[in-house]
Amino acid sequence: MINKKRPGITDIAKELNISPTSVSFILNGKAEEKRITKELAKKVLKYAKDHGYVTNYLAKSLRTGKSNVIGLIVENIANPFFAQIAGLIEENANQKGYKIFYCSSGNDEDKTRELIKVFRERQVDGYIITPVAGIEDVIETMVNDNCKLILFDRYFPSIKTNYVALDNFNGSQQAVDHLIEQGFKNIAFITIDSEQTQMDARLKGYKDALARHKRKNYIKKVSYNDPADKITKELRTFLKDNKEIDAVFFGTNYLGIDGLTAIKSLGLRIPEDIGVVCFDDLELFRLYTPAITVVDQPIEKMSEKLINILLENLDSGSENLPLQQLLIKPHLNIRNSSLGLLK
Amino acid sequence: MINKKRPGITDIAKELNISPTSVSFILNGKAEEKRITKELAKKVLKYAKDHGYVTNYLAKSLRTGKSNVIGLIVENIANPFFAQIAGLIEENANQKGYKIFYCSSGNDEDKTRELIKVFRERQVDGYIITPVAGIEDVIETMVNDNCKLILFDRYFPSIKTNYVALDNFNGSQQAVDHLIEQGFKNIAFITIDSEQTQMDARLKGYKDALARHKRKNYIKKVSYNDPADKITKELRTFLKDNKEIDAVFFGTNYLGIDGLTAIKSLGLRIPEDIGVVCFDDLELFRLYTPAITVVDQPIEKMSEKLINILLENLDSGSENLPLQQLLIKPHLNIRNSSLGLLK
DNA sequence: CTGAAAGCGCTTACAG
DNA sequence: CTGAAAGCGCTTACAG
Repeated sequence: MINKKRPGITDIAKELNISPTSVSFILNGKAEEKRITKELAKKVLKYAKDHGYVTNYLAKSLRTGKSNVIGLIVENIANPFFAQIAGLIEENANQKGYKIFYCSSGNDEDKTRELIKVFRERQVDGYIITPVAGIEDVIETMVNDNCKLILFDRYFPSIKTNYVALDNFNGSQQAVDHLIEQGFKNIAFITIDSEQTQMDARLKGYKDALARHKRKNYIKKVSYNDPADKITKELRTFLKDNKEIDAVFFGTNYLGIDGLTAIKSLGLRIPEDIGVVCFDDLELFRLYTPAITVVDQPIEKMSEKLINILLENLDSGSENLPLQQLLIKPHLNIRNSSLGLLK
Repeated sequence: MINKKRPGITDIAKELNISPTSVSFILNGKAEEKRITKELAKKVLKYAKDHGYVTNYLAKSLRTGKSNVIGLIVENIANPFFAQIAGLIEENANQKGYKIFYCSSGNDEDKTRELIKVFRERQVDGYIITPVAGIEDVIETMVNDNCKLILFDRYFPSIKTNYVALDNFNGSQQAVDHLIEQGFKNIAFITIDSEQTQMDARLKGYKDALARHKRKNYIKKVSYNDPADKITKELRTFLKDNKEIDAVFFGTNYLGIDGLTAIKSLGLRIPEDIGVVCFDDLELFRLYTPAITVVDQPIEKMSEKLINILLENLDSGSENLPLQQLLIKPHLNIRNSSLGLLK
């Protein structure tokens, strides 16, 4: 087959000796509304199909000012937590006629700035963003420019935006209270070296719970960007240097993986030698021996809220809707890894 | 701050009393090449920055016919295998000035058709596609329309496209040979009900290896779209009904997860009661007790080949490069789950 | 019921 | 060294 160029609306119009107006109306399903004769409509539709017409959305969006695309930035799409959220959001958005373009920030400030710039350049209609520390100015600018925007997983208390996040403080409290109830005495918290609100709230929840029970803090921070084996090694050392620790609470699911590797390599038994609770669920935690207790995020609920709030704002046009700032309560999913000495 | 509209190139030109031509040249870094005075360039750059100018890529792409976007369709971005590939491809593409828009086909024909249509409508420059069965016609059309395209993970033998895939036949052979070497007698293969080349090659590799060793086939097919607990149940039943099976080879990583759940719930010990090998690695398999032997795909190499071949084709313009059809050799990563009776 | 024409925001060949 | 103008492929207010 010779490589002929696909026709555009004007090509079809010329070929069929009618106006582009009619072609456009017909192709957009407005034939009836515009009272175009059935035969004409049929002829155009057939021609378009036979010649492989595909809408040029670049041109369409440029003209209409609407791209029907939502930009979604998560921390890391390879993390099952974010992957699931993204999947649910996409499903929901597709039903409403929106496409989702997603990408990962890698918790990197420059990359996030770049991604937001790309989205703005491509004229996406709305944004769902897991923000990284340091980009307050960008978000602020977007708000001032009246971008349709909702933050997710974390937020900037100083900026007036919509957001949906977990009540992380409460999650940590539930985890620590449970460990103490089970008789664990010296509970460590493993987190990353980061100022993000969600990690900060988890840390505060831990500290506050320990303070209530008058227990000593054991806090270990590792660097987000370090490779897994380096983090594992650091956690090994941390546990060896603090033999009195009898339970560990991991601040994120990937820290949990590195931590389990460390615990395994030290030959410690869970929960006999050391109790374990982790933030965010994973297949791995469910199937691990023993199964790992987790602070679970209600993923369906969160993604539903996220997309619905954004869509409402998209529908509202230039009118400004009241802000929606939601903190969702987590659920402690108790498994064997945290059943303690009292048992 | 009042919500003033962001300026376009013509706005800047008008405001500064110069021509859009000059503004365009300056903003695109061609000031020097076009010998525009330094002062003018500086003035324009400053104005653009102060007023938050952002390129409208819709307009730019429409005019230049180039979007600098690559569309990537994988089976499921939540599967760590695809997530890792996507991440590596993205990194590589970004360095060359391309953005990646990715999405999941969910192994669904209609969804894949829709996604390809969206990509074509948005005028992406190139495509990396994990095809699902049944879309031969779409791929064929794309080839005829001279789309820059590379298939991944699976391919259509009848269509002349570039592709990078694993030598799945060889992977199955390695797995089965290893199990037999370890003394396992009755080896089952768990796969999905699908005509895709990769699953077909895995099945053929399994059958061929068993035939060589004159062993009986135990093949169980489950449905890709069934929920995990249904698949788990089916596998449970399959194993209960075929007590002579002493080793299982899972055709994909998610089947491995469901299978381990089934095995655990039956109280079978690995590898004493049943040996296990799985296609594709996971954190879970590394950390599971016992660690699970896997047929590993060389992810870095595959993603590098994929993006490089596509970029070469993108650079070649309308010239047609020779096809590249690569089958990459997998690596058997032996862990404890398959150390057999001879031990 | 149908069409001519302007315009979305860019780029670029051409002219001076 | 700088600018006027056409055109990428669409949509839509307006006219008939």
